Amino acid sequence: MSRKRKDLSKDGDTANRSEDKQIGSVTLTDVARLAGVGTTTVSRAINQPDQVAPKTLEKVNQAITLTGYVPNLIAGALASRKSHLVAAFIPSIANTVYAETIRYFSRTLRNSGYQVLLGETDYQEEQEESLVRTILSRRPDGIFFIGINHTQACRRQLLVANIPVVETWDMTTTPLDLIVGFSHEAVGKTTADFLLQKGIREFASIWALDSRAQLRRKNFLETLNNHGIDTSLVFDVETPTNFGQGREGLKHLLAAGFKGGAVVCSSDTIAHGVLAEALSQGFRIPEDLAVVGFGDQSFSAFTNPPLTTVRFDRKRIGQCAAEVLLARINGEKVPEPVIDVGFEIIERMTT
Amino acid sequence: MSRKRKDLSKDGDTANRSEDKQIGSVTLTDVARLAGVGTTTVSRAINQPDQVAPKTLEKVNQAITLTGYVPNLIAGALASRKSHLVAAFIPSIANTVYAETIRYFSRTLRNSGYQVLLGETDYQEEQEESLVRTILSRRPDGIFFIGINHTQACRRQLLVANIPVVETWDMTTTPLDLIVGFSHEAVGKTTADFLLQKGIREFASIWALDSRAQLRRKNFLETLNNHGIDTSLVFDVETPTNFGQGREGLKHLLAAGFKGGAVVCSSDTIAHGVLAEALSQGFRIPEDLAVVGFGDQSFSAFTNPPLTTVRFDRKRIGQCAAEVLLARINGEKVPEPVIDVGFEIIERMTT
DNA sequence: TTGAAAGCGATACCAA
DNA sequence: TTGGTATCGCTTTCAA
Repeated sequence: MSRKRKDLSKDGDTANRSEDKQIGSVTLTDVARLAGVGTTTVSRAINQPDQVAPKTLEKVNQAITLTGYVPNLIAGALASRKSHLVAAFIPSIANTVYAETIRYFSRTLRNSGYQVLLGETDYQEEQEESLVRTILSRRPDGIFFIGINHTQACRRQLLVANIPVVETWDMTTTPLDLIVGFSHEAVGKTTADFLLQKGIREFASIWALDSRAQLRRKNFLETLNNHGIDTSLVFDVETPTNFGQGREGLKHLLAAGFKGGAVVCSSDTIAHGVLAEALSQGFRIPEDLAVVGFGDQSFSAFTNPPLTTVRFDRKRIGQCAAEVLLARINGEKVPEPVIDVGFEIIERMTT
Repeated sequence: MSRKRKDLSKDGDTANRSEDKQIGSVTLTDVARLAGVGTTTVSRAINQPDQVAPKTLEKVNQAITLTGYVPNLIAGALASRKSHLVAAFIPSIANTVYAETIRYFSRTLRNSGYQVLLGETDYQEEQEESLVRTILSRRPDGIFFIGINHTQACRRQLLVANIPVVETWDMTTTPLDLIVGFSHEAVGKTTADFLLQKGIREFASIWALDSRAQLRRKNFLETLNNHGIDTSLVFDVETPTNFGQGREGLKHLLAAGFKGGAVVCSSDTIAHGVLAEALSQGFRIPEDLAVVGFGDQSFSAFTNPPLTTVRFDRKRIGQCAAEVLLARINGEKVPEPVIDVGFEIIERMTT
């Protein structure tokens, strides 16, 4: 009796129809009354139209358009215990390498009636933990991560919550639940092997301070070491990486005694900077200097001189992640809880 | 009597304490019972702790940690008619120019207990309209847009919904509600004036096919026309823009007869590509060729040769947008519903 | 195929 | 300062 809105509508039912179209003012009950059916039927007409008689369906749909009814998913979520919300945690929205994964992840989920709540972790596990805590209050039906590193508390929370989780962009033998990605250790080693096989013996490299890049770095340098190659020419940069870091990086490496050979970068963005600086210093590419990036970013599609880079399927990661997550959410059997999408080393030179 | 969960808890209250910690299994009522207080008090202890006696507060907090209670914001939202959710629509998450705005927008809102639901419009008004329709079911407390162009149906929906709206990155005399941005017409004109004043008389330009870029283009070319300058050397590119488009663009323009002067680009990304191509073709910059970008992106912070670009405060747009939106949501008076953050033309040359 | 009624888990009002 | 109770708007169960 106390809520104003209801007081109004109980005063008399006349005023309700014409002007009072403010969002939320029209409820399922209003539609049901207007259509002359029960609320259950309206709910069905919206969610399982095939279970409603055609004539009834039409009456309901008329009432819906007439009233401008917009369903309240909050109430629906509370009643059904399904929020139709999935939380996605990414290191940074400023870093375009993640964009395509997120886009395809969102798109696939949207097609199944889910929406994505994005959380930015700034590459910090503590921030991730705090975000997870906050987001659990929204009762997401599933959770998506870029990366596999989480705080102990975060892991515990997730386990306790018993929500489907998919980790991506990496590989591990101990996933929280589902995982879709590839091995960064393998990338590091394979990159080194690839260049060694080309006969290159002089190396320098530029690495961002994020955990996956560091994993590649470690395995890259180790592989070189195993071949007795000097690995002292290394330059560290902040994340997210930018064009300028590449130019600056090469300058530093040259000043430190690097004469040519190969420069391996932890991102294509850096590699483009290196490329630009190398050009303006008169290097012949790739004869004097081979430049290696990572990510096969769209903006590298037009690269002359050639850029060697590591390609993996960002779209597929997003889409696969969504698909397995949906399966788990729907209680279906997940055929492959661990999906390694792999990677390849390619040379870009599209002119 | 029918719901399984309740059946269990009514069988006997013993089992509830130890293992049954799955998310959502512990409710406010459980906490209240354990603490020996009413549900109202627990709710207060969480939301307005200062209105609860210290001793009571302690009891409640103990009960919360003991049970591992995680509040259910869905239920809270339904009861309080506040979702604490804000919808944000951006053209593309792959385009880093928007990232900083979104980041600061989200951050500011998060500090006030709001979360952001991101929607990607792909630069298409129809998609935006459909997203808006979907998202209104979640009853967001506010809506954020990049841009001011919406379909008629979308505008109507928004007006009817009567939700606070903030549009950004642009300026108009007829905003939906709040607006924080700057005039792209002014950018176009000012850029032309700036270059003319430097004595440049030969121009070429590269433009992305997005509405704001087109607005700048129109005013840029008009201004040149007014000075009797040839404006035929124009190259169009898809959005989101990339490095390669700049290189390709300059090649085309040179092939079309461009000899030097100034190349104006609708983004810094394109401008970097132009810069790279110009360098490799032996242009002296800026003597032979001035390159003008837009956005003052972080990755242009290290640019030698210099890049002229248009700077505006992306962070401030995000933060201001959040602040005015919050004010409106809280029913406070909004001092300035229209905020023009302005812009400036700068030369980047940080080495 | 349809509908009545009992929740879902919080908040808000009012009274104590 | 505290608590009882009536909602919030929908889905689910069960019976008709």
